[in-house]
Amino acid sequence: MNRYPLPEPATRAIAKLGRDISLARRRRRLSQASLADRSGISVNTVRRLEKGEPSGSIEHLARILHVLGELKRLETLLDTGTDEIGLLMMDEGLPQRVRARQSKGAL
Amino acid sequence: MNRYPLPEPATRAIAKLGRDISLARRRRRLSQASLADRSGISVNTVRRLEKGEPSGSIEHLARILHVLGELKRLETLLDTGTDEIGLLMMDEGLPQRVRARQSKGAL
DNA sequence: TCTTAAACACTCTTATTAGGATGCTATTCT
DNA sequence: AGAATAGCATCCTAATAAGAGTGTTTAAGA
Repeated sequence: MNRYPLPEPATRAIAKLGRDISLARRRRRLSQASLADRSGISVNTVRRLEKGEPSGSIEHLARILHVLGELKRLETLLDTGTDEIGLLMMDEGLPQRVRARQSKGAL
Repeated sequence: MNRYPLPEPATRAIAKLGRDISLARRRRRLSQASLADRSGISVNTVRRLEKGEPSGSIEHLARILHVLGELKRLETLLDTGTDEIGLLMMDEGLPQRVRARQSKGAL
């Protein structure tokens, strides 16, 4: 299905995220079962996420973060952030569609 | 499958993330097809992510962020961050397993 | 203005994942 | 020290998502 294997840095990033979820959970004194239950997902899924398996869905991640009270972090994951106005202005000129440079092999 | 419907704030967070991915892509003058190709996933998947469908996988998100050069943001998503030392110390005492309070209905 | 193709909306099929066991290990807490 | 149970590993199956294809709309750019 996937043309490329998952790049190593991506693998590491996901693994780190998993460890941090585990940490955050334990800091709050929640068991995996409890977190799963509150998030409305199965224990297996929580475990796989904490273990760093890349297959988990964004929905499940969001559910967990919601329970942990850290949903904002997901929401602002790619938020270019602070300089709202400047960015808004900058983005007004952004194309809705991006055309390839008309050179032959443009990707 | 899911006991609870996806909480509204989670839905919004995912939608916001999708919009931000779209923005980041267009800022880099990449088409959906191009981003998909470079990420090793299908255009449909990119589209569904940008659209804010919660079903996408973390792996695909990571692949995209990798291509966009924003993987660090995923890696530090739940990173409690700056105060490394203090946190390390705090975490040394953390239990590996969390026992329920022995009152009957503990979740 | 007019052409090209980017983005969108579907549908269908196959591949993949989530969930539900079960058994095992080892950590907590009494 | 010993009992209770959290967390881990693995297997199986039903549920779900990813990919591929097709047609349509509409913005970009010549």
